[in-house]
Amino acid sequence: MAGHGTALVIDDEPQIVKAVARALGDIFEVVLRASTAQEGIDQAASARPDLIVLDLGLPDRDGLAVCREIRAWSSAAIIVLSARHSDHDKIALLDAGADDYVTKPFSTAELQARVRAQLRRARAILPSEGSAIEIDGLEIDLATRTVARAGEPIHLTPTEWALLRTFVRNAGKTLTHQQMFAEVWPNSGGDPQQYLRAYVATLRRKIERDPLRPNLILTESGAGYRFATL
Amino acid sequence: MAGHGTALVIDDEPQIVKAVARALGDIFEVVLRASTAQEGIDQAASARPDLIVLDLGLPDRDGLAVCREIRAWSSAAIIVLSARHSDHDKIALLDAGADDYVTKPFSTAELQARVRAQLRRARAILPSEGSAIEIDGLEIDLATRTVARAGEPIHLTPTEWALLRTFVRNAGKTLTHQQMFAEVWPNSGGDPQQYLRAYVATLRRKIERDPLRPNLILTESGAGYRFATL
DNA sequence: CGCACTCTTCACCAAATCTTCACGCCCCGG
DNA sequence: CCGGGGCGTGAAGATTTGGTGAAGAGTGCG
Repeated sequence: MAGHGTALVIDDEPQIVKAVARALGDIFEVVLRASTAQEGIDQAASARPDLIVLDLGLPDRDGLAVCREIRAWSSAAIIVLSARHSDHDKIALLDAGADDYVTKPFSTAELQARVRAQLRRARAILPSEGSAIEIDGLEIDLATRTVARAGEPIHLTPTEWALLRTFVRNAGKTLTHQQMFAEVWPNSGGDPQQYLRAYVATLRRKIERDPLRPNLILTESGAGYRFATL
Repeated sequence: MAGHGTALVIDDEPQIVKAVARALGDIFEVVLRASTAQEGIDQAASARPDLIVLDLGLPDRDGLAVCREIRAWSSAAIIVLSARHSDHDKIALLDAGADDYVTKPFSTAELQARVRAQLRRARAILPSEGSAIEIDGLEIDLATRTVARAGEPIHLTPTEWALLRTFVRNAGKTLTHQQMFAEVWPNSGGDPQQYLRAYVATLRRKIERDPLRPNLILTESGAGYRFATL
C-alpha cells in the first residue's frame, strides 16, 4: 500500500538500506537511496523528500554536520539511525534538527510507526507548504537556494545566503546582532557589528526594491535587525 | 532559564513525576502534574498544555485509551513514557497519536532533547506564538521584541523597550521611580525623575490609544507608575 | 601564474538615540 | 488667591549606532 510522498535513506550499509527502504516502501510512493553524505545532501536538495532516514557513521562526513546542513534549508522530517546509545550523541543530533533518534538494532515495525508519527505531525501542520516564499516581489526558495525578483535570478555569496536564510527563518522577529552572528559565523573572531553592517548592506543592495528605504531587512537601531513579516 | 508555555506530566509514581517535572521546568514556564488518567485528561482540557508527558501503567485507565482520548481534541505534543520495550506497545501508542515514545530508564537530558525536538516542530509552524501578550489592542511579544497595534508594527528604541519590558513584567504592580530606574538604567547618574518623565511620555505617545488619557501606563502620583493588569 | 570571486577591514558620513534643559499644567495646601 | 511640588511636553546639543564605498587579503580554478 504505497502512499504518497517521497522518502530518502542515507546509509552506507546495503543491508540496512534494503531493510529501511522496504519498510518505507509501505508508506511512501518513492524511496530514494544514497550511500554517502554528499550524495544524500544532493538528493535531499533536488528531490525534496518529506522524510529522511539518516544513518550515522557515514564514511565521508560527520552525521551531526550532515543533519545540520540539511536542516538549514529543509523542513523534512529527519529520523536518525545509529548504533550508538550514548546520551550525548542523541542530544546533539536532536538539537541539530533531527526529529527522532532510533538505535540499532531496531524493529522495522517500530520504525514505520515512528515514521507515521512524524508524518502525521508534519502534515497536520503544513497544509500546503512549499519551500518557496514570496514577499514584496522577491521569490526565495530555501530548498533550492535560489532568490529571484521578477523571474530574474539573484546571485548570493555563501555568507549572504546564510544571512538571508537566518532572516527568513525568523521573519517578523527581531534578531540581536549576537544571535545573527552566532548563526552566520559559527566560529569566528572579529567585530560582529562590522561584519553585519557590511553584509546587510550588500544583501540589501541585492534584494531590496529600494536599498535606501529597505522594505525587507529592517533596522532595529540599538538592538538588531528584523525581517519583514511573511 | 524557564522558557514559555505549559507542560503536563501524567504519572502516578511520585519519584518519576518529580524527575520529569524538574526536567521540564528548564524548558517550560508552567509544569502541571496529574497522578491519574482522569485528572490528566481534565487538566489537559482546561490548561491546554503545549506538551504532555504520559506515563503508561496508570492505575485507573489504559494508557492507549488516554492517548487516543486526548489526541481526539488536542494537538499538544504527546511523549509517552514506559517501562515496556515491546514493539507492539510502542506501535500502538505512536499510532494512537503519541509523538514520541521513551522507555524507562531514561536519561533526563535525552528527554529534554526530545521535548525540544517536538517543540521545534510544533512552533516552526505557529510562528511567534508563545509569548505574545495582548492588552487594550496592543500586541507585545517579549521573546521577539516586537510591539504592534492593529497589526502595524511599532518601533521602539532600546530604552523605550527596556522600559516597556519592565512594565509588562510587573503588570498590575506599582513600581517606584527608583525601581524602574534601577531596571532600565543599570549604571547611571543623572536625575531619575527626569529620565522617567521623558521616556514615559514618548512611550505613551507610541503605544497608548489616547496619550492624553493613558490606559496602559498609569501614573501613581507621588509614588511611581503602574502598568495596566494583563 | 593569473583571474575571478569572496571575505575582511577601514574610515568617513548619515541617522537614530540619549541626555539635558526650560517651560507649562494641574492639584493641593496655605 | 497665591505658591510650590510633582508631572507632562517639546526641543536642542551631545553621543552612539548604522550605512556606504573601497581597498587589501585570502581562496579556488583554469
